[in-house]
Amino acid sequence: MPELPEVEVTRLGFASAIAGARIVAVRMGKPLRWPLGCEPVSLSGQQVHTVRRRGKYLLLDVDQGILLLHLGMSGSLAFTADPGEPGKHDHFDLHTSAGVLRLHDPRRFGAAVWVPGEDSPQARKLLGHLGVEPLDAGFDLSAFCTAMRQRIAPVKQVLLAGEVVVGVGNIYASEALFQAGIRPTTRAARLSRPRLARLHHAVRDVLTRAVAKGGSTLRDFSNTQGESGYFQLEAMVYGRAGQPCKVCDTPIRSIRQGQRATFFCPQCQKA
DNA sequence: AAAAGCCCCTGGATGC
DNA sequence: TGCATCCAGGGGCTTT
Repeated sequence: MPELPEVEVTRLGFASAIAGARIVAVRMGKPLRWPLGCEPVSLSGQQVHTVRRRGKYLLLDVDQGILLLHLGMSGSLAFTADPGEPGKHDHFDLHTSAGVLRLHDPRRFGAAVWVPGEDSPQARKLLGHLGVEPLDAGFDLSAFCTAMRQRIAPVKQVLLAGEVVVGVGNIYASEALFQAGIRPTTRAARLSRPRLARLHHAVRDVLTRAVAKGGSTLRDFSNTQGESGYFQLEAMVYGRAGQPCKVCDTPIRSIRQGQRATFFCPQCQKA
């Protein structure tokens, strides 16, 4: 479910509330994607300082190291004073003096991993290859063009890979390419600078608007208060196969790229 | 170095 | 309230 906007909405929902709280206990459910990487009890007593985001990872700075959280495909976090008994898909609880942060993740592609520091091998394995943050000032057009020109793969898959720019998942890749008027199958290296400039702007614009709408809730995404996002209502192409393009009425097409669905308008995105 | 496939896992929708 | 099949917002790993 969660792409950059959903992860950022999640972060905003509990970052200030948990800052300064002390970890009281950790409860683990069924195994997630990776082991925690430390004894759960060793986290107890540590203070949570800040909650940052890198791509689709959340980074909780604690006294000793960093707790990385990832929502995978089906994860969501809730932060509440009294969460009640954990359900069958609640696989990680961080009990703190300010409330309980609970990871709900039916498919268990998500993760909670402790790493000793940002430069540790454990952290580098997960974060080291990530591209630039699209909402940061460091998302520079020239650097974006240089990186895209190195890639012969279809532009949609280059966006998804997260090595040039992070945070763009399956929904927002299709949406950004529609906004930029670029066919998802076009090889990244073949895009002219003006078209890359349109894409650069579209990525930032789509993600920013999605954060403002609380993200997209296609199935089960909810923020830390359990509320849905609304950006899916504004989707121009994602999930709209066969329906008329909102701009030109041409039926939206669906194709598969790297075992993921891609949506585009054959009229508005000619090349 | 980069690209393409595979796989992790559960549940909902659809078809028979 | 039976299957079997396909699909789903991610991404690391292995193989080309």
